[in-house]
Amino acid sequence: MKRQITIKDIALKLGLSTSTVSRALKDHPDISPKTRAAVKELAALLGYRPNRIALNLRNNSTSTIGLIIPEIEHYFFSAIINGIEEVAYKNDYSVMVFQSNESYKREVINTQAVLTNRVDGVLVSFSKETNDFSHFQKLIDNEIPVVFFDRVIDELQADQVVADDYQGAFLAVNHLIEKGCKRIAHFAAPQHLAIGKSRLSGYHDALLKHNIPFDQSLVVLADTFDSARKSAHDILRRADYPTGFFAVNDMAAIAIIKEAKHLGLHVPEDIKVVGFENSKSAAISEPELTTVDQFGFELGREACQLLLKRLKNEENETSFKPIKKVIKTRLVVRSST
Amino acid sequence: MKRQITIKDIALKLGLSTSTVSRALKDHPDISPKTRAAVKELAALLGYRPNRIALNLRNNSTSTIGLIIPEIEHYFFSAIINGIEEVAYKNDYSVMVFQSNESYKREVINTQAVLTNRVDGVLVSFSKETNDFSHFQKLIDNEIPVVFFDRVIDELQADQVVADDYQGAFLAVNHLIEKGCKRIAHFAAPQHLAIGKSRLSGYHDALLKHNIPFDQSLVVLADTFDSARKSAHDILRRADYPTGFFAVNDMAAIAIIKEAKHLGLHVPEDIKVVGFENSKSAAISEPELTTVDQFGFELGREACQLLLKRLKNEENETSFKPIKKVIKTRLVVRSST
DNA sequence: ATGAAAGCGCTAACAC
DNA sequence: GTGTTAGCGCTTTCAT
Repeated sequence: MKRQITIKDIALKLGLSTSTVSRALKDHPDISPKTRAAVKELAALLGYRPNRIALNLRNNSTSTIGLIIPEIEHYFFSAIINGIEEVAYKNDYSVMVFQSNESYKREVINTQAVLTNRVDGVLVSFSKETNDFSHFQKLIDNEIPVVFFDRVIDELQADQVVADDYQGAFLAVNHLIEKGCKRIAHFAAPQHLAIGKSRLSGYHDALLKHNIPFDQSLVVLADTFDSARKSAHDILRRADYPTGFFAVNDMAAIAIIKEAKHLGLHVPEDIKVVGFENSKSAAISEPELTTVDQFGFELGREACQLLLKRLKNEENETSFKPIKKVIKTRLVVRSST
Repeated sequence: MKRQITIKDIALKLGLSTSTVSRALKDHPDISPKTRAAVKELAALLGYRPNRIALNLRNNSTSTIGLIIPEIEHYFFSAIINGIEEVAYKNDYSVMVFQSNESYKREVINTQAVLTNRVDGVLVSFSKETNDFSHFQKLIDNEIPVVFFDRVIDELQADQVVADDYQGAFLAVNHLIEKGCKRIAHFAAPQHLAIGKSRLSGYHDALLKHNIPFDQSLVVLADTFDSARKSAHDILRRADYPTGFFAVNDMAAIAIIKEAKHLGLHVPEDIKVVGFENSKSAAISEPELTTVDQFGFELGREACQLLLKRLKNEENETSFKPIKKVIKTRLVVRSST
């Protein structure tokens, strides 16, 4: 990089001290209008831009937030990033992205990286593999504001932003029942994730409400396209295969539809399927997928706003009370049900 | 953030000078094994971590690269980010993400933001709106290494990494012809983008090779789902509608398929469609989409590697020769053709 | 209204 | 083998 113009350069050329230049640049009242104008003019002429790094060092703050996320290459997460970046941008914060790639080991390294980079705060959605949360606790112990989103855990004393998974699942299953399904399968996420638990619980309660017995054999762990396709294959070849399917995400739902068609079944005539996410793929699938909109963009915005609020109040923080923000979900009915 | 342990704390507790501590920490040969051990032990005990900001200021470098990208929420770009982050991570660089949201104005602000953040280098894929490239020229004038990827322009003296758009388009259209299509439409990207030009040109030359006359009325500007769906509607209602379609990206291709089905046409019997990207949606669409794989992940890796190479050679840079790297594409044949 | 000096955390040239 | 000092760019007390 070319040598950048500093405050010193301006001071030298104008025969002033650096402090005067510094003050002039930020409209300090003490500075005479004349010098102020001169300084500003020369600064503009030379293309001066304050050295953020020097400021960072002085202020012990970087105006940067760290984002630790499983994988970008997933519509829901990229929508979230979008929301985060939007809010960060408006508040003159920059975002550093660290992917865990669903690996616990990498996630631990990511938490070190955000510490090293001295970000002001961190947004986290942890990996599926993560069972031990001490690396996050270390962030919290360092008094770095952390907001967890989507993948959260109550054990940590930290803010959370989540979709209303329970409500979404309830809506989805209720819809399947109203469409006439008597036997409904659930393709679930791992149960150590809150989303796994909440969605299962919504499924469970919707059945209950309609006096449909809960059948454990209809709950399978399958939250990826491949695993869902395999499970769908198995379950659809049972003599008494279920006619309703509620999948924990859109990719799993689409896999079910694909496999059903592959086996000569028709959707929604023979089986009905609901997903969760409202990804672009949901609108593309054939038939188009009924799904629960998680509002990833809003979720990202809320998470970032919450974090920025914490950053602003950091000084006068007395007793910390974690905030849990729940984003309502919405059922998007399409032709798969 | 809690007050972090500094080198000074360690020096004080050990009755040493900060320089000794600094040297001990980085295994300087001058330091006696005893003090070295003592320093390291205490550092570990106190959880010392070097303050990157101070280092940044000293070295005038941040080990951070800036990424300016149209929108994350697009499979191709998120795949690219994935590749970029992978390489950056391995080389101890962090990535700051700035989205232009396809807005020229925002992109200009993004270039200022990367300057302000004193990133070591920048990776850019510019917005569709961008016609004036002086904001990028400013980066180059500041001697900040810039690598353009995917959306590139030859006028700027900078490295480029692109997919082999011409080859991909040629393969796609050649394939349609071999499958028996005589009249082939092209849904194109704006012609001020290199990808727009190259893909049109590959389309053109493939026709030529098979002695099919180029018909301007079969080339329409439509590179989004909505615009493509609209254009498909119009073109498919002509009496002499084309039987082959080559779209500049998968979403446009999928829109064509959707609209064809909507109009009662069958794919691939009545019309055949090829996309460009090999997104997840391509595998989901019904019928599954034949498309050109752009290898976004590899493209991102290559772009980042090229940038890092520039960063490493920065000192002994004499005459700058832009490098243009072309990533081969591959036709993925599925059931839409 | 302006300048001198100290300090943010770290390193390295220069003592001794 | 270890300490002293200066400096990266900026701000901010404390002089004057």
